[in-house]
Amino acid sequence: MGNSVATGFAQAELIAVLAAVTANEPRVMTVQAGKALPSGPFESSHRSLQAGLRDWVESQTGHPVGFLEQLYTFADGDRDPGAGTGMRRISISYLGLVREQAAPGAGQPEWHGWYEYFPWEDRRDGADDRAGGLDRIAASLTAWADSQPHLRAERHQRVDFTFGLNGMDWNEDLVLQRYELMYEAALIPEAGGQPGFGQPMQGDHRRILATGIARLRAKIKYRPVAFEIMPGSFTLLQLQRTVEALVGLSLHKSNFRRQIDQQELIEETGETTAETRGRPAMLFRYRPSVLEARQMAGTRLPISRS
Amino acid sequence: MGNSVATGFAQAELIAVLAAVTANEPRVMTVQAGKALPSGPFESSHRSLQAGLRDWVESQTGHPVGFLEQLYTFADGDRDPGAGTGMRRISISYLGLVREQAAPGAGQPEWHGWYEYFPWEDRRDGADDRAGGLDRIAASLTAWADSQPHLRAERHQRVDFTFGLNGMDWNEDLVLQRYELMYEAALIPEAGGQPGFGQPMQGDHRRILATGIARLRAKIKYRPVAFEIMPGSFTLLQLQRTVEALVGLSLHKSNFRRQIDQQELIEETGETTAETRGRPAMLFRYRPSVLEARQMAGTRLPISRS
DNA sequence: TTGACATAAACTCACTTTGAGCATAATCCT
DNA sequence: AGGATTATGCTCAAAGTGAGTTTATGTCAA
Repeated sequence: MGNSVATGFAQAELIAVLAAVTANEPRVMTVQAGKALPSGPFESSHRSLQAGLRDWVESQTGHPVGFLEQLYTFADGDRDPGAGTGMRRISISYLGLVREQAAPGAGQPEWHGWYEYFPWEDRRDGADDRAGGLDRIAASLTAWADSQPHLRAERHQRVDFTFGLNGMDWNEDLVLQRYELMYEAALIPEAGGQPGFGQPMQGDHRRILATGIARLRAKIKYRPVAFEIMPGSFTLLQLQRTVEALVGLSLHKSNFRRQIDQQELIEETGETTAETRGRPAMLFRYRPSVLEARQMAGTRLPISRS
Repeated sequence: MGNSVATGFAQAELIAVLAAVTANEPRVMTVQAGKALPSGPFESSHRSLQAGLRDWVESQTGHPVGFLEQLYTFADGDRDPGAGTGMRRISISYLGLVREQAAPGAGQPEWHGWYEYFPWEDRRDGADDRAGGLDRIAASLTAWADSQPHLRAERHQRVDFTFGLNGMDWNEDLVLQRYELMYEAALIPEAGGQPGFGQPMQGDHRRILATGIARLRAKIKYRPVAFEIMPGSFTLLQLQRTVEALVGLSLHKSNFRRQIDQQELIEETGETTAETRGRPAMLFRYRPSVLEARQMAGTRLPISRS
């Protein structure tokens, strides 16, 4: 760096993590029979990264992208062994939210449930525990921790914290950390490890997906992103189920409702819906007016107001 | 994207926002007499983006970088008109925290107080209000809002929210939004606007700096990053002054202390310091042991624990 | 028609976390 | 010794959260 005006050429590629929720299941857009995330070269014709990706996604899905945010930029060598051609590849990844999945048609991209790739990340009450395989993961990680006596204590602590074992709480945001830990412990085929824990993907696409899930789970707590994925009007339970799908946890019903309406993010449409059984629910819509004001929630700093 | 295996070549560049705090003033490393952030081409010799930047920074500052995180990746065309050469430039920016500033020596990079670039971002009690010029900014923005009758209400709302005017609270995290708004209103020389509001920088470096400040201010609330900037042992007041410098606000003393010690991030060294006047303060050190466990704070989701 | 079921929506209550300020302790300076 | 000055401890009300309970309003099946 500094004053050198040397090389620095690279091949630039965009990679998209596009998420939608259908039937209370979060899905991600894929190509190659679910083995890869959609990607392609960054063309000079694009006005900007964001705009180029937005255009492309909308033409592919037929739906507007409500939310689009840069995730991370990787250079191969970060992990992917890559080629030794001297020319580096730079991958710029994005997270986007789509309202509905496109009707399946010829040449349309496929959508896969994201818990197919990370079964252990689904900890909702209904979720099949054997599918998640937390027990098997815990056993493998324990063996890994014990295999190096001088690192044992440190590794055990890390495993317990990351996976919420031995009295620690499960933290739904640690998606990437869990994946990286399993990668280190060679439980991930992409790292040359044993298969059996979720569907693998090409290259480091599964890691990018983990990054996207983690970002979305963190964001949903302080910014109203869930609405970008909901239809125009919805019941409170539908909203709750969507959030639960994304964070992979079951939520407390009345507290969830209280939280939503004290944020004043939604308003009644006046209609009700005759879902299945039970008392019909009121329908709500998102209030975009307050969007900006509530966009950023709040600090946790003890500010002195004098 | 999709199946095309076309061009996508670009020139890759790294840009660093390196922050330190000296004498209760946050500083950023610059080149070219404070008119630019340090940057340079991304060399193929670097193992990875992160590693390459870390090596470089440590050789330049003479101090290890405690914290280094990717900020954002820009392609020119996002704003910078750039050249029409067909070859795009991609800038990958990083935020790093350094413990002390390097002793000024020949060829050493300079450090500048970051409020020279954003005087209005310093709202600590001592801060000179005329330097910030919030009144002048508010006046200019009001004129800008009024200049388009059909956008007036919307613009006023946005101005009030972003700058904490007319009854709204100041939100210290909105550094980038404030800069972008002033940019739109042509108060920023980089956009061809009037000078007079903070020192300008080359290209969009001031915007990158704003992104870095915003990220750091947001992060400091839920992750113990302030310690990466502190010396090995410190008093609680020193810690508070450092945080105040970064967030640009004065904090409530006893509540700040309570918050710190209930997080159990620090421990007494047993020593005390004879600062200037007053009762000597106990010295503390950071407890790296709990680092991982406290690394990620907490959710705000109403989880059902059944 | 009626009652069993299912879901919605409102309300309660104990407990924890915050914002704000006051009280006391230990130094230095004059 | 007495005042100034900073550190540290304590209190208290208000707001926010976790966990339930109660009441309302519909469908479905006997």
